[in-house]
Amino acid sequence: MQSVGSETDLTSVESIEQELTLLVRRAQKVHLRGGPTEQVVERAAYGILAWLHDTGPLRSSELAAHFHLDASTISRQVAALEQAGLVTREPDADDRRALRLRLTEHGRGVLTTTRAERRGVVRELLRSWSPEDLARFASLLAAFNAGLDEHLTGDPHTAEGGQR
Amino acid sequence: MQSVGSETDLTSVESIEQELTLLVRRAQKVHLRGGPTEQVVERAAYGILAWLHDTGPLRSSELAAHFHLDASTISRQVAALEQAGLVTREPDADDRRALRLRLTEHGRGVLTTTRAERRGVVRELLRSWSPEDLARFASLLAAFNAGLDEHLTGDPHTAEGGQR
DNA sequence: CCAACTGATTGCATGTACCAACCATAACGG
DNA sequence: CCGTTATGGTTGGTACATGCAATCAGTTGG
Repeated sequence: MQSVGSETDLTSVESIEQELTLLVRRAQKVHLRGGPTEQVVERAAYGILAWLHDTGPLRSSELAAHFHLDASTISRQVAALEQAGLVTREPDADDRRALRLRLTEHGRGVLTTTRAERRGVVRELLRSWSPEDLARFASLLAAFNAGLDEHLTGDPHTAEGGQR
Repeated sequence: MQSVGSETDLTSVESIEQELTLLVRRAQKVHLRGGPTEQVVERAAYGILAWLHDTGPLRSSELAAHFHLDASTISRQVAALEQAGLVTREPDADDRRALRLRLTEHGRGVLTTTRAERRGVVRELLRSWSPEDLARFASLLAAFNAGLDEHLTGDPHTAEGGQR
């Protein structure tokens, strides 16, 4: 706890690591189910729905790449989504092995509702923040995510934390 | 997508909600297993180890409250930790139903190693950030966590995001 | 001493995720 | 044209994380 400080702004890094650990653990509770329709959108499904909505029809493999998840995980979640009538799996003309996933009208509606609820909670949580802090937090978060994405994409574990 | 903007800095809030969703999903991959000793500390266990280390002997119930998790979840994780020889469960003198959880020497060592690895990854991820951004991110993250904690503690779902 | 409460564990169900095995279609190279 | 290998997806099996309900043990207050 004394000889570790060496490279960067250690104190902030330590703090960030700590807060992130807690955040990831606790944020999962802000699950947001129900809605007017009592539709339940699983936490995982929400992300898929949102990404599909924001970027148009995609293949499973593209979703897997985006979330850095195994194809099988996506496959099951998409199956559930289709089961619930939120997305359709239409065969891809270019490649008959592939499927294009597309939001249904219903899916779009459910996403809109769920998203509004989640944003509501976030807005409520950040009620007292200044616009500058909000903007800063948004952009730092985005930057962090971008770095994380890169980290997960590029190297499996080349990072070399340090000690060894 | 047009009539939603009303209360606060909607754009930042939207962005934060989005990034948070992605972060929570992806951050779990930065799992960090193995170490020199090839000790594997589960994601969930790490948080317990760290909190125990930083705040001294605690009861299960106190851990549960800190993480906002069910007592049963903590119970199982602690059992695993004890199994692995990382913590001890000693009877509490004041109340013979309760147990005081304490890190073992081994537990302390494993925590130190694992924590160093995780901090290493975070440091690596934030390598190019300015000290100011690091400090800002740390404090915004802490503030967000505090708000989240409050949200989870106080009301189950009194928040009232808005639409309904 | 009994009732109500509280700390913790256990049984059961669900969600999320990985890996390995598999099936179908594609893309190549004879 | 076929094999062979590669790619898109699904399914089986497994592990971990978590919650709720039931249970047990010890505490507290009539």
